[in-house]
Amino acid sequence: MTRGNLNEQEIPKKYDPNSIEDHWYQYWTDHRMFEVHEDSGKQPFTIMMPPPNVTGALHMGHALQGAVQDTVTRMKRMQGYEALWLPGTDHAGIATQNVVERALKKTEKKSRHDIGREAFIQKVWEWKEKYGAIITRQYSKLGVSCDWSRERFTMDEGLSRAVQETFILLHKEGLIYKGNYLVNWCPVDMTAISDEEVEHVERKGYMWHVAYPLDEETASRSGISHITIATTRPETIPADTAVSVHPDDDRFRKLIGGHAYVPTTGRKVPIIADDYVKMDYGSGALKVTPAHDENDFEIGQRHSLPAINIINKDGTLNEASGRYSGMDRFDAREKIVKDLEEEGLLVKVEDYVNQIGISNRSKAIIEPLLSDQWFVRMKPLAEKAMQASREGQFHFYPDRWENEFFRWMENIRDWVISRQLWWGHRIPVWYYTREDGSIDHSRDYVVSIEQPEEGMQQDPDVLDTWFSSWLWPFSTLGWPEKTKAYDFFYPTSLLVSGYDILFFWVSRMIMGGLHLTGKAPFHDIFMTGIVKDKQGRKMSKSLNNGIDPLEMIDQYGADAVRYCLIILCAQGQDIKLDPRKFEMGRNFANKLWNAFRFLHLHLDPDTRYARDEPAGDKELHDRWMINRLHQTIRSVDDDLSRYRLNEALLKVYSLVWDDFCDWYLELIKPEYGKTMSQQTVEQAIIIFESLLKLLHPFMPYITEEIWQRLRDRSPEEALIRSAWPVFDKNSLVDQAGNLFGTLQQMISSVRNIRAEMNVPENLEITLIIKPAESSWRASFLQHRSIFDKMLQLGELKVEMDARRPKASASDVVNGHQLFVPLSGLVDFEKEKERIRKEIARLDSFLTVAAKKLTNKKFLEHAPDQVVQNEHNKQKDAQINLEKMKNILADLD
RNA sequence: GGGUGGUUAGCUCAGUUGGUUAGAGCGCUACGUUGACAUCGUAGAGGUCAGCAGUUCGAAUCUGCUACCACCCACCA
Repeated sequence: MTRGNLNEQEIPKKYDPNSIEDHWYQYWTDHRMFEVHEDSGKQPFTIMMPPPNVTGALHMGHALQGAVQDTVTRMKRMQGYEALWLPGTDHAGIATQNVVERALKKTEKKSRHDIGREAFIQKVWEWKEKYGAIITRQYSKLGVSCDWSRERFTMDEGLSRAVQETFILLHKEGLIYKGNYLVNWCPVDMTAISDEEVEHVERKGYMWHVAYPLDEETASRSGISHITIATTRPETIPADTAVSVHPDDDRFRKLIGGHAYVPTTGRKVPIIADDYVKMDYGSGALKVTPAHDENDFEIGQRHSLPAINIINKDGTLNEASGRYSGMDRFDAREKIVKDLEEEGLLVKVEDYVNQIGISNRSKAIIEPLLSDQWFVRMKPLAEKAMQASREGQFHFYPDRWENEFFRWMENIRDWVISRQLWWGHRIPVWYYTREDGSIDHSRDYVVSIEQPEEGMQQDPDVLDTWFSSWLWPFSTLGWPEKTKAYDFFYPTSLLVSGYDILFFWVSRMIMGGLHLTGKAPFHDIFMTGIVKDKQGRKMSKSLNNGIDPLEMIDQYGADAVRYCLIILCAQGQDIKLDPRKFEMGRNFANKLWNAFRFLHLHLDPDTRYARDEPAGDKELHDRWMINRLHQTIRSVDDDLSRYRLNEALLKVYSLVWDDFCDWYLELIKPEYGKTMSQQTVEQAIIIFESLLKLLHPFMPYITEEIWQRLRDRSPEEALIRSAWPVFDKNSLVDQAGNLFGTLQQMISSVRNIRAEMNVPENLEITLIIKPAESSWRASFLQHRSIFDKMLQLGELKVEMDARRPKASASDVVNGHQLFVPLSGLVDFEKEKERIRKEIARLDSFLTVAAKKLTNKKFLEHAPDQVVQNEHNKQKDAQINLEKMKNILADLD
């Protein structure tokens, strides 16, 4: 239904976003205006939405990236591309599993183990169906124009298939392998996690110096009874399988090859020499714990040391720790320190600040633990990615992220992809079963999607969430099937992402895309900053400092929120957000709204729907405005092509507010009760419509609303489907801008005189102009209505031989002298002061200019254009200065 | 220990390949609402572009160093 009838209703003075936004979103989706077609014959433009967590809530980061992606998508659509923005959600393994587990605990007082794997997964799916749509509904409040008919979920059948096929392929290629290695273990979530999921934080702790008694043979040989090691983790002492010193360390040379007793267990372990040990650190001797420290693991490998695992998956100690069995690792630490002290083996304790790894999700302290896991061999994938980057197959905006990308690629380590969770893609690997039902590890596993043989059981683990995310740019289009969508829309055009997931996601997509499809998954990568609170802290649930985008949309309108986020989003800089900043957008929307109200007020309802380019010559202000419009189109196009959305928006803002509202509308405003000619209205509306187009990608709701109220439009004529304004070179040939610019300066000058001289607002004044050259005289007279309108003039005199009236204020603009007679109002001292100030300004300007222009080297080296410019400015300033001086002399 | 970003008006921040009289929003000062808009208009005040040294005819912009603030990466027990 059209809303033509609303044109008859009164238009509210204040723009009310809430009353129109839902309507237009409904309108756009009802008419399937976001949907794309592979066979349209247009050029494709594709963005894949970074899929938010399916159980998550929309936060400002989403809103920012959503605004950016939608702005680009809408612009490309208007530019004639088949613009696909594909939305979707991520199953987010651990996060979602945790959410559902907590809910289960709360409602049914049961753990996932109580109800079993199958029933639990069923619960998660139910949860997903119920709450999974929330985030997408929230997204749509922003006005995002994504093709909802192509929405995907990382656990959809097709995407799951892509995950399994990828696993099988990489396994076949030898890029996926299984192994027993030390991995980052989260004792809270009870799963392995990748290096990227571990955060390092500083914690205050202690360095304990512990004496390890030497065995008799070593002691008698060396004459030493103990060797002191330093450790921050005394609870791992029972797992020590060696003591290591540096081979060149004279203090301990005699001990190498001997043995020491591990405190708490009394086990005899060798004293070995290894380059890894730093002589000047700690006590110079190191306890080697291959099962619980990564470096020690490597030392253990080099020296064929056994690895004794004393820590369980829940962080408690096991039987191998002896008398500490069953204790939590931190309780055990205290107990062991106490025991050492009692035994007289604790030499000293130092305060120590150490870096510890915590899980980025549970925040639990990570335990390095030996376990069987699946890994992806990353080096070969990284090589391809770096090569593609060098070839320029994709570009980062801003480009500094390319360095970060390389740094990570060069130091890449293998990726642990198995997770000991239930919610996620099951690993497509099958094992033979023993009689007791357990996995028979003595027989080879089979990699397969389907169960290969009756009685075989599937690997219980699931894959890291990011293992599906890294396929997102193509799995969403049907890959590995050769679909029409894949052929047409892949590789994608642009990825918009925060830099916080560069390593988690962006880099892996590049590697995955290149390896699996042979193409970089996107051409351009726009890395946004992170939205922080006004103190610069990351927004988080625990700090409770988040600003809810939905609340802001409710309060200020979606367009205002978008405006604010885009205008603050400069080249990947972080955004410190103060809710008051949304007022900028709200005020601007209101300004635009009232510009519309103004035009609408003067629009004759009968001619409203039949508007053509007005016949007859254009007025000066029309030509100037069109000039400004095209300058802006050119510069906005350039900004947008380099993803400088903030710059582009600022220019459109200024065009609308400063040029269109403050000058153009003021000039066409009729006097008193008079009506505006329909030709004037038509011309203004035609320009206004171009402004709406430029603004639409940024502020879609208000622009569509106004667009549809200006004329009765069919769905085909909706603003969202309109053609982007095309820059016209010829429009810049018109020199209207020069004359108009001079008039603007003269008007500002007279207004300044009025304000400085305290001329009452309602007092009509006379303006006398003495043009710099006679050729200007006609121009000024011809456009006297402009002076009238902007200055409440009583009289305008333009005379070549004008003389300054005694009681008057004066100024010089571009060589034109202005006199405003003010009998009885002139404070001569004040006027002199005003003139002197201006003279001083010109003087200092001329000093600088003269310095440049007398500098031979400047004249030699600077481009002609710059020199010429400087000459012109100097000349103008000199003329103005001379005339100002004469005025001052006349006053004295 | 390496690396990246930041330091510009009272506040929050723009500023493209070096060439403007260094900009915006908010705040501040003065004046102003009888028909577009006070979520507004007009005029104005306010800056040694963190500091030092360099390159250059010319530096907020390029180089080096220093200071402070953020962040990222790293196996010193």
